[in-house]
Amino acid sequence: MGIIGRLSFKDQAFKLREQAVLDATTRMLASKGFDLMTMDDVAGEAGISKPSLYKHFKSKDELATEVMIRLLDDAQAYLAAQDAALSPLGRLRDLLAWALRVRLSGGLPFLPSTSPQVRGMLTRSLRYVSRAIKLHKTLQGIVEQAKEAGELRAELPADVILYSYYARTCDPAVEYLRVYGKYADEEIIRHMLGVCFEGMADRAGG
Amino acid sequence: MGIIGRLSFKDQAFKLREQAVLDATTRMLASKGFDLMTMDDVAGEAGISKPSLYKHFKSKDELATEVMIRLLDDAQAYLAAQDAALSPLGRLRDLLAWALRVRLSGGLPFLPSTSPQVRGMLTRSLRYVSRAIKLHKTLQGIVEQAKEAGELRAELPADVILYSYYARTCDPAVEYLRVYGKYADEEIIRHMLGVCFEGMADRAGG
DNA sequence: AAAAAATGCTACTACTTAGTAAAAGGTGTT
DNA sequence: AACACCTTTTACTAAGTAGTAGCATTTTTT
Repeated sequence: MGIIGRLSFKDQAFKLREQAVLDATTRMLASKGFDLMTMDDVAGEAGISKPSLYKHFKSKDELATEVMIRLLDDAQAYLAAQDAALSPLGRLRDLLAWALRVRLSGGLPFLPSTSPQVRGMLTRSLRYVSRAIKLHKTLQGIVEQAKEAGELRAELPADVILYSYYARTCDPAVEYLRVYGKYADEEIIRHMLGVCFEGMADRAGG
Repeated sequence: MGIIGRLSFKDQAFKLREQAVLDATTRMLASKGFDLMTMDDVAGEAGISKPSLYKHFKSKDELATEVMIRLLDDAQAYLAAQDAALSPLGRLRDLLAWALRVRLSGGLPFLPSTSPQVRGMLTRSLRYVSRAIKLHKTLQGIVEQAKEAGELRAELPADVILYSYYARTCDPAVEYLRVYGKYADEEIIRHMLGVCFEGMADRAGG
């Protein structure tokens, strides 16, 4: 049992370091973005050396992809653990609030649609794409339920709703409101949800 | 008049080439983004050589900044030429439709909030920032008018409306709807305006 | 037609950064 | 106490790109 015990201990330490690397990468991606983030940055932030970093992830692309995959897994887990009493629209609101809270606490936005190279990198990863599709189908189902329940505007096609919904998770208005608007995080979330679902126009006017 | 005529003619040709360079840069920025765009790309797309390119703009940053400045000037000009019969909300809708139309026809989004380095580059340019502030104040005035006219939801602060409005001009949902949704450009614009101002939620439900 | 001016081209420098090799140093195991 | 393994450090290679110098060429002007 000596060999097995030793290996398992080593593996545990290895996994722990890997999580630290993913956390460090998340912070660096959130602050500098993919292009300005160097592997030396990540290694330094994680407290290990660059060659050690390459023991875990064999390229910068793979590292960033793994970070995004973990994010998708977190989202899927959050959806699975949602309060069963929520209405379909309630679930959508709740998930968006969670995504914005993640971003406001230093995490990443879901859609890294920002840079063409990042998007290309992700779409080349089968593991990422399959998870994205799975999440997309889950949300598609919820949107359909919400429309049937009369909670979402019937005249809007489901894909218009879904893509606009995704876009809200990476909406730059969040950063502007925090930097220039001086709102507290929860106020920002409340306003973002309000604008997203209720719109800007007054119900009487317009 | 020989010398003056010659110089003025040269200047005209110079200006024409400069506009061609700006157009080429706009296309390259829209397709590849700032980081993946090389100066060789721009020179080739504009049909001139790289050293000639540097006769016009002394760095990549300056070139990209000038492109963004021209975009802001276009927006300001569009606002100034708007139909005087439009209501405040009508002006906001009309301007957003114009911005989305520009993007869909191969132009740039207004907010290059995507990459931290691009944002830093722009905020370091006094000429860019002063134009952005001027446009911001103009739109602030229109938003105030719309709120007073009861066209915008009174409970939303003006800055929440404004920053969300800006974010719609660079909303990635546009690209997704074009690529995956297979909508015609004007349908995309109509849906984006609908979601932005009326929201997703049904007025009766929710 | 000849001269002058600008442009284009080729080749170069300087710099950054992804990714790697090899030796030095710990840390726990036996 | 000696050993085996992993990590770190240092230094390097390779590749890409912003920006420039100098020569060849074309066009424009006279």
